[in-house]
Amino acid sequence: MTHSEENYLKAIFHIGKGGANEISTNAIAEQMETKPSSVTDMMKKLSEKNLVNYKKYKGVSLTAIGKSMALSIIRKHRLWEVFLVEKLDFSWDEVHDVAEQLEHIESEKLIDKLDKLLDYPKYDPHGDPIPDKNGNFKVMDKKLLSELSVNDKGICVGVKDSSSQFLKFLDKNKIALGDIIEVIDKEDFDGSFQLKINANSFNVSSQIASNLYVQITE
Amino acid sequence: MTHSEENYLKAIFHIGKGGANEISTNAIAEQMETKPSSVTDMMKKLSEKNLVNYKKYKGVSLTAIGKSMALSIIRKHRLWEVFLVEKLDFSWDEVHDVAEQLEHIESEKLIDKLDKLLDYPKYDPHGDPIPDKNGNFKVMDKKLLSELSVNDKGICVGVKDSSSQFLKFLDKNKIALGDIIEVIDKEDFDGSFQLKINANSFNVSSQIASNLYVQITE
DNA sequence: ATTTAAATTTAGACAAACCTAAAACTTTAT
DNA sequence: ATAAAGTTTTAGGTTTGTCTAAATTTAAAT
Ligand SMILES: [Mn+2]
Ligand SMILES: [Mn+2]
Ligand SMILES: [Mn+2]
Ligand SMILES: [Mn+2]
Repeated sequence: MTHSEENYLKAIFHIGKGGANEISTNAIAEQMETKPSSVTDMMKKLSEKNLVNYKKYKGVSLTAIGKSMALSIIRKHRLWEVFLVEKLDFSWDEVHDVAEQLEHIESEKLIDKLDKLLDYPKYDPHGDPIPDKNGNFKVMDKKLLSELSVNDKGICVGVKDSSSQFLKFLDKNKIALGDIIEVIDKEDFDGSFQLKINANSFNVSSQIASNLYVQITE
Repeated sequence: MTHSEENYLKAIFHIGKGGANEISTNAIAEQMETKPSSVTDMMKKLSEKNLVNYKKYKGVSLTAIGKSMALSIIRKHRLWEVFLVEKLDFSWDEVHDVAEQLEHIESEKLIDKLDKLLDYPKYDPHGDPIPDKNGNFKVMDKKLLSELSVNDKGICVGVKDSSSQFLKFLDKNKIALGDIIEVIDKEDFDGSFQLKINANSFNVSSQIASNLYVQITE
């Protein structure tokens, strides 16, 4: 498996949200920042290797093997992100690009040992679940903050947008995973939220609210 | 810089033992397990980038920039080897292949943080020196065990051959870096050595003796 | 000093991963 | 139902890094 092949599998998995949906050529091209014609070439190759189901003009989906490979790469990506944050003191907005490289290192032993060193983490620094060796992970029952109603209370457990910009914004405003968030009020006019985060009052725009995941506690 | 370009620079550095020697095309081809014609192609490219001095039929040498890049890759390789042994409990015969991959990860910050995590090690698990950020390292004053005379005494500080076979042989015979070695006798007939290693008597062939580095203590 | 052998370079080809432009297919709108 | 628009594929190229086979240069041997 080449790096490129791995990246395509990962892209298909992410676009399809792990399901068996049919993914369009254009969607993959966009995600990969490449051209549709390049995607077609690659789909033929991955199909030849039985990693995707591909029928001309009909889109692609991952085969069981393709899916398990995608999950293995995602596992590596997220474990490395944890490593960078926990062991090397990277901040959560700096880890993604390095993990994009590290995820392609081939060594079963390496990743097992890393998993152990990190004490078998279940989530990465952005709240995304880390598949185990067999590709299994439990999806957390979480909602976007924007879906909550007034008086709902929950724990901040993840980010939808994990761009450096957004993460730095959260840092600046001292919002972090694990924080307790209560919806005090919703502003109909602009969709902004009045919150209490760890006992401090806060107002966030609807854009922010629709990129934060919370687990409702009551 | 591509992985391949990095590997060529490293190969030239290793063949030339860090000096400014003129390296032959064939030597590089052998080291890289590739064909001389491929080497020629690459030398043209590296020359174009001012990383090597290349004149047709006259061999190549690293430029100052090429050398500092080679050293940076070697630094990464060896730091990763230390990490694998110290933090992930790899044994010294398992680290090289993984380090060959990890050495190409591009992130200045990553390698600085790794260096810190490992507490700025000076030597890798095989006794090879780790260049600092500026490419500086002190060469240990060491000799091959085979060069010692009867009654010479020293500390085992490195291996010349760091193949898995040799390292496993040393493990099996409980010979490790840091051991104190004394030459009790040399056998003229087959060049074998009668040793005392950590108070235990030992006989090793000349092949073994010419692949172990020791630092003479008296 | 030639001839022979070895080392090195050139010429031409190939696979991987990408591209642009044009053709073919599907979907949407009239 | 047909035309227009959008999507996807094909055709033909490019770059990187490799290869084989042939030509060239250098080194060794007679
Ligand atoms: Mn990431
Ligand atoms: Mn992540
Ligand atoms: Mn090594
Ligand atoms: Mn080493």
